[in-house]
Amino acid sequence: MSDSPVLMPLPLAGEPASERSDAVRNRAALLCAAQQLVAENGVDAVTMDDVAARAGVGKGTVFRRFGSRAGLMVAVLDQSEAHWQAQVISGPPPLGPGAPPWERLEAFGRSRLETTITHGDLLRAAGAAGSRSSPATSFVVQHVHHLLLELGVTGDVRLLATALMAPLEIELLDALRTKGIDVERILHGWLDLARRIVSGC
Amino acid sequence: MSDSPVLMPLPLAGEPASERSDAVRNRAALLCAAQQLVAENGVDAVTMDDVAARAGVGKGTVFRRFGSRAGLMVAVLDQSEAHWQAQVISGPPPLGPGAPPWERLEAFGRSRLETTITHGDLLRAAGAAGSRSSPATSFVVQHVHHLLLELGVTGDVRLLATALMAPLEIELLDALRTKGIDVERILHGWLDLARRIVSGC
DNA sequence: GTATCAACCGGACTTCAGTCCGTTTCACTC
DNA sequence: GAGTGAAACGGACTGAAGTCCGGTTGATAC
Repeated sequence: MSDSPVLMPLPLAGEPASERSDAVRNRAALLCAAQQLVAENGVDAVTMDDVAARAGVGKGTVFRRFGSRAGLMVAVLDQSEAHWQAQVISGPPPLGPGAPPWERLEAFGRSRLETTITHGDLLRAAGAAGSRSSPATSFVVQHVHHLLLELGVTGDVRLLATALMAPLEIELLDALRTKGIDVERILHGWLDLARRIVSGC
Repeated sequence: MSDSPVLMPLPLAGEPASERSDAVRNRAALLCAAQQLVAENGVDAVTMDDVAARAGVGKGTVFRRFGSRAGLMVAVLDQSEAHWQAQVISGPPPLGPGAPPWERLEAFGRSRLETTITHGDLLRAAGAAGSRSSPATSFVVQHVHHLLLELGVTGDVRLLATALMAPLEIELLDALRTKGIDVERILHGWLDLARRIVSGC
């Protein structure tokens, strides 16, 4: 059983804890149940009723907490990616800090590509919610934005960062791999794209 | 009522017409019904039962022909985009042939962006099937690939073409616009990206 | 301790996408 | 123009997402 601490949505010291204690308990139980069921049976086999039953709560509660199946999957995903994000923020170089920015960018692209493929099922189940409002995506764009600035890229750098990460979205990777293009080639293509963005002109 | 001719899947002269006549009739009727219902009530309000009823066929038939709701939406979309594709292939420059390749690429990006936003609901309903196996996407990548070659881009040009179009997918546009980034800025960002790819270095 | 009420809970209910299989129709042959 | 079989048809059925609302509980005030 996964007993890793559930990521709290920043209970800032003085604030009037926006969630009631039973709600917090249920959120954690649901997330844990969902993680287990995904691990046991695969994403596609997990139903909302299953999750509710395993967590010992009613189905309505699942939807109040996570809004939809996609929303629940986003939450599960965010937990799964916490470790990866930690590696980027404070792990060893070249993925973590310490290496020159270009090397970090290379490592980041490679690592992101692998992570995306690993979590493919979860990302597909998260759907638009996954690429849209997930903290995970904000983090990715934020980090690339930062590296591009360090590399001296000028212009609308935030948009360039977004555009650079777009080809690594799961839908596109699925499409390319279905056409027989392997991961190595995709990575080379991405590095080429990154080089062209950084070179500027 | 839309009475534009349904796009036939190439009934090549000598081949043993792979679809029975009733199947062909029903495909056309279903596509027409779907188009009407989408126009009348919006994509989200259209159910498969509605479409079947309007076309005067059973529900099973809808699924045999189009596989899923997403598949049906892809088919509707392909018809809606036929006119646009014709403009690109044989319309007036700079979108159509005749203008220098860079100008064509600029016009293509602008036009694609507008088309994607216009067909947003349909594209979202088409989901992964929309970005993956749709003839529409093949066409887009194919065309950009061609223009990049004319512009002297070297390397894995097909992958670069795919990467260049990735930031114009509806999910990403939705995310950016939700954050308050307007279409004009997105277009500028895209043009900058295109310039960097073409400049090479 | 008790009153109050907003937030939360549960699980029956509704709505649809997608499946299944007995029946019908088309196309082709003799 | 009757026979034949593969393909297509239809609509009842299934399973899961998402909604609703009467009942419950936790936090706060006094």
